[in-house]
Amino acid sequence: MAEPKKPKGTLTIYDVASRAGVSIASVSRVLNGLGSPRADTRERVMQAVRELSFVPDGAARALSNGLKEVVGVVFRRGGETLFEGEDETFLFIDVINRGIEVGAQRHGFDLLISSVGFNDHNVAERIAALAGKSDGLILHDRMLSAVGIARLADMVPIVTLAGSPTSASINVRCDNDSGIRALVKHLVIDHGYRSLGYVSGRADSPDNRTRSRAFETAAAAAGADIDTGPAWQGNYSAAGGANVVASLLDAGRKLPRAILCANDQTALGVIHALAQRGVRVPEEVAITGFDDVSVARHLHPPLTTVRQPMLDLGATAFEVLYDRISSGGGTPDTVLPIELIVRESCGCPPNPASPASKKPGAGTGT
Amino acid sequence: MAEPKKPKGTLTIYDVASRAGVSIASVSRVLNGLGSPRADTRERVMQAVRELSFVPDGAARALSNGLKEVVGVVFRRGGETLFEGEDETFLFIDVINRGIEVGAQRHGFDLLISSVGFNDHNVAERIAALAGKSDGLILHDRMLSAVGIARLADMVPIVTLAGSPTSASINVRCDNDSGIRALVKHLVIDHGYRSLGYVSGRADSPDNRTRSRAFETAAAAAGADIDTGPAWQGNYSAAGGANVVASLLDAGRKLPRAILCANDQTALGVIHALAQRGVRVPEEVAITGFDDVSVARHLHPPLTTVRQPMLDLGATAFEVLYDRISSGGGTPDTVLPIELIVRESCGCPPNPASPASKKPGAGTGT
DNA sequence: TCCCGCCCTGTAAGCGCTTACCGGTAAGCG
DNA sequence: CGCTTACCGGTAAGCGCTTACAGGGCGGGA
Repeated sequence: MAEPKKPKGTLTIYDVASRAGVSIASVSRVLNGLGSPRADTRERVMQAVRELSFVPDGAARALSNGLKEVVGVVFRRGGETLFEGEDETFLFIDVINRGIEVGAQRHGFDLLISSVGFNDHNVAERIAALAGKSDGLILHDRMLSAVGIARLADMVPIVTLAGSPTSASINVRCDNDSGIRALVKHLVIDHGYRSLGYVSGRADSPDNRTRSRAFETAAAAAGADIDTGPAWQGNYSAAGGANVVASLLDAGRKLPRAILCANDQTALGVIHALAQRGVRVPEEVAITGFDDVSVARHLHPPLTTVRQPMLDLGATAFEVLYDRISSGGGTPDTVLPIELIVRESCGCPPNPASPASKKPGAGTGT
Repeated sequence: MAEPKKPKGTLTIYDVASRAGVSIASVSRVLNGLGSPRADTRERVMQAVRELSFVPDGAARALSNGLKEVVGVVFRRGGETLFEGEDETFLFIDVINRGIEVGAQRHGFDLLISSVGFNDHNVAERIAALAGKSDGLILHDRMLSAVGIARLADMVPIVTLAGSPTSASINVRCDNDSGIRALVKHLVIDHGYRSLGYVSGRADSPDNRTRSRAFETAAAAAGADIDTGPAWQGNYSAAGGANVVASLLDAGRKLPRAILCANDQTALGVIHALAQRGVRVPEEVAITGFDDVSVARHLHPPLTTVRQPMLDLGATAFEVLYDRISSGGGTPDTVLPIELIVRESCGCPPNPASPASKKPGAGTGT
């Protein structure tokens, strides 16, 4: 049945209707499974849809029922040096995004993503444009100031990740606090280390601030000595971690018995720098990370760290946003539990369960 | 699925108009910079927009201009084992997406992304839904069969990556052919190796087929012996590459003097497996990769490979799609040049220019 | 056999925005 | 000083889809 194709412009519901010999209302009903069309009618419509390869226009649909089924996701790119070192950060964000996507798909939503460079100037504009195209926005860590968020929030529902809730926006984060506490407890109580240090992340990151504060509190509570100061300022990158160690050592400072790092990436740099200086981990200095990124278990020694449920984090962010979008509800502040992952960099013995689990993969140090 | 419908106090252009004391047409003109509104009028409108935090609704706009300013991007996730080894593939795709985004931003477009799992069943449906929400689609490698693409193509403009153009869809790819040729030439002519092998990628990947074929042709042309067969089948992963080497060696086969790998990830696995068996690279067997992924330069020895302009690939894909969307034009088949990156795994001496460029980062072997 | 209802389908009114078209006003010119 | 020319700004007609509402066909009860 060679039908004349309609190479002409946009295919609409009218074309389908006339081909099926029904009204557009019927086509719409069949497509959305509403009402109870006669079997015959449904069949004719489906047939026409198939023959024409018709797909209803999302914009018209969105306009008509006030729902775009799209959420915007905004995050920061690791500068322009895509190939240098920040890969893990990149991955970290991607896993979260993946989680968002999973949640979104459950409700037929799609993700409109937009990454922002460190020196993009028109960020607010770009985000506003995104807002216009979506039903809600999810902002990763450190995207916007509180006022920026507030302004955005009265255009569209907002969920921030690893930030803090405002009167108008919702926040979802991992329980940094108890993560750090678990780490400190393990180091001080289980291992008996009396002196600790904390290599921090970017100063402007809420996550980092929380971890840093938790560290001080927990260490004090456990009665351990802590070493702090500007020398301990890292920036979430391996290079940052390595720097801290290098300058500490160069300044002739004695290292504490255990060092907590703001994230795994930092720990990686710290371990590397320590190895270069001939300091043995964990015999002389124990190291821990945060995140449980994929390479963490392949480090030498395998990294003791805290696992953040990143997929969950994303999925939850979407779920919460969805609640807000559909019902105006949505818990303003959701905290996800973390899990302490004990491996060897803290001084614990190798886990016999996964002995030579090294595999030929990226990041497998020798 | 699309149940919720609680548009609270949707702010419209009418609100802005009445607040500014002008008509909606004027508001629209000011917002889009059309016509020549009196300075006074413009100011009043802008003021109202600011006061109300107004953002025009993307759907309505799209419906009205017939342009959504959104392109869909579809790619395959590396299975559910997000944390195991496939990281690089992931990154590879992300860099391309980043390139697409760069191109898109130049034209005010945003990216609607959708990843597909290996065992998702309703792929076609999902992609169709995406199509309805976008002006065009960019499909990564191995997403859809030719017929699938054809069907999609009469819903919306399609650009495939690393595939091949069809009558209805456009394709953008890198010049695999000359990449492989350059590699073979370097190995055979410059180094004088007489026997070559090729560890292939996934059998269903167009990119892989092209590379594989190019390998055979080039090797034959150069007069080198080649070792082939099912034993050489890899799958783009490090584990796949390691497997090939392991089974080759276990079968007592003699390895060729040089082995080309379908991608860097594979090369990584091959080098690792070789090291485990005590085979020295490049002294006994030379190895090359393809892609020039970030870790390639940090391998031991640094990997000789072919650089694909991934950012460019993405940006070009968008540009071509954009042409098609806006003018109906668009080159059906664009081929981007590649670049031979000579490092040490082929047997060349260390490059004095970047001697100890090793940095403390993921993938830095010892 | 007639009438009442029920089901299914069609008609039409928007959703928020762009833009062609037209009318009103002010500036230009004779 | 009156008429023309330009220019702004407003009115209204859609863009493609959903859906409230109305109408028509048919079966069942009286």
